Amino acid sequence: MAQGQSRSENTRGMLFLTDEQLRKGIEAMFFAYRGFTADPDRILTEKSYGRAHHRALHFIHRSPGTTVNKLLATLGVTKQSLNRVLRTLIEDGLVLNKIGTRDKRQRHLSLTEAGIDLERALSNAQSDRMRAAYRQAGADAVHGFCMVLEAMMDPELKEHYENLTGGEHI
Amino acid sequence: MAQGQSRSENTRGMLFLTDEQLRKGIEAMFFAYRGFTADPDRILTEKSYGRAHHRALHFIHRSPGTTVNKLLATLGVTKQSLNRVLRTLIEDGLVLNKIGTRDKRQRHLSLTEAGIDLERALSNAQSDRMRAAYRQAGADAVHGFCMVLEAMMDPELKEHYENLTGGEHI
DNA sequence: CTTGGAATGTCAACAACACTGACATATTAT
DNA sequence: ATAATATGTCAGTGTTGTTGACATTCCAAG
Repeated sequence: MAQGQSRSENTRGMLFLTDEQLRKGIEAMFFAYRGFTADPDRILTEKSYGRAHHRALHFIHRSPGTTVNKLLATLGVTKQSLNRVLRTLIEDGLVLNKIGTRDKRQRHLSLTEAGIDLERALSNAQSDRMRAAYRQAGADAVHGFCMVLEAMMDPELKEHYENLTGGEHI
Repeated sequence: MAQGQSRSENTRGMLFLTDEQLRKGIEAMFFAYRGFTADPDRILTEKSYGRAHHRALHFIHRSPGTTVNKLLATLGVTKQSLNRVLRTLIEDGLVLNKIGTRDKRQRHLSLTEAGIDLERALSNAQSDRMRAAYRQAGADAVHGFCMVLEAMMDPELKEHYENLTGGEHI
């Protein structure tokens, strides 16, 4: 509202962005993230779990056999915080905790059948909305969407993101 | 795992999405949102505020003179939750709380000079990253980014989002 | 073999931020 | 007068994050 700066093009084709455009992007992230988590949240509430449980299930499913330390680094929380969540998931029979063979200090995490089922239910709920958004926006938009998101990550987090596809584990 | 294509269309131009692509999008949202909030979070921690304070400042700045009820609807939290945040912001002299003239039940919220300063500091930190991401990804990507985010919002939230641009207040 | 350090688990305390429920107070609308 | 609205507040609870401290187990280096 303050100043009257002009719009986003330039003679050399460089990208100019007004405060308003940036602000709009910030708000889009805020509102979209609410939608992004809304569907899984509903399922989680039914089962008395929270988003932290979802995240743990997601990344364990993504990298079965991963260790606690790796999961910690991916999630970016303290071991105490993760441990609380992990303990309930193990007690409830959704996650397996196997002592490593090579290094017996490490615990290798994986999902049980029940864990896979819940993860899939959460994943499907979230994917359905994502798929609908992708279809509505179109293929080119999807590509741009991912480009911007990747560029927005902290470099260290981006590595985690990239390492997941070629998800090495033990 | 590692397939080369990032998107695909069939003969009718319909968008096909693999589980892997959707999963990647979900993870991109997760990691990007962490980056999205990282910079303002640092400033907030210094001042002993949290993300909730940032959101309140942001939307009050966006719609000065807005009422508590409107802010409640935008933020999607309970009045008790908002009130706790708002009280500290008012006590700290960042937010003004003016009784309405037309309807004396309503409280119209606006930022003080100090509030504007902090909001700008937070906004700048967040915008800097957003701008860098936009520039890195390119103009087309930015458009796609916003399209997908908008399509991901709950319809009711999307209205809030859209109403902000034509910033109606009072 | 002893020792240092890494990986893990656990306890306690605390804070931010969300929730529900109940209740009070003005003010407006009917 | 009464009902509904807008707001504020108190009390309690839950999830998820944080520090700090400490124990255990185990690998590796001396």
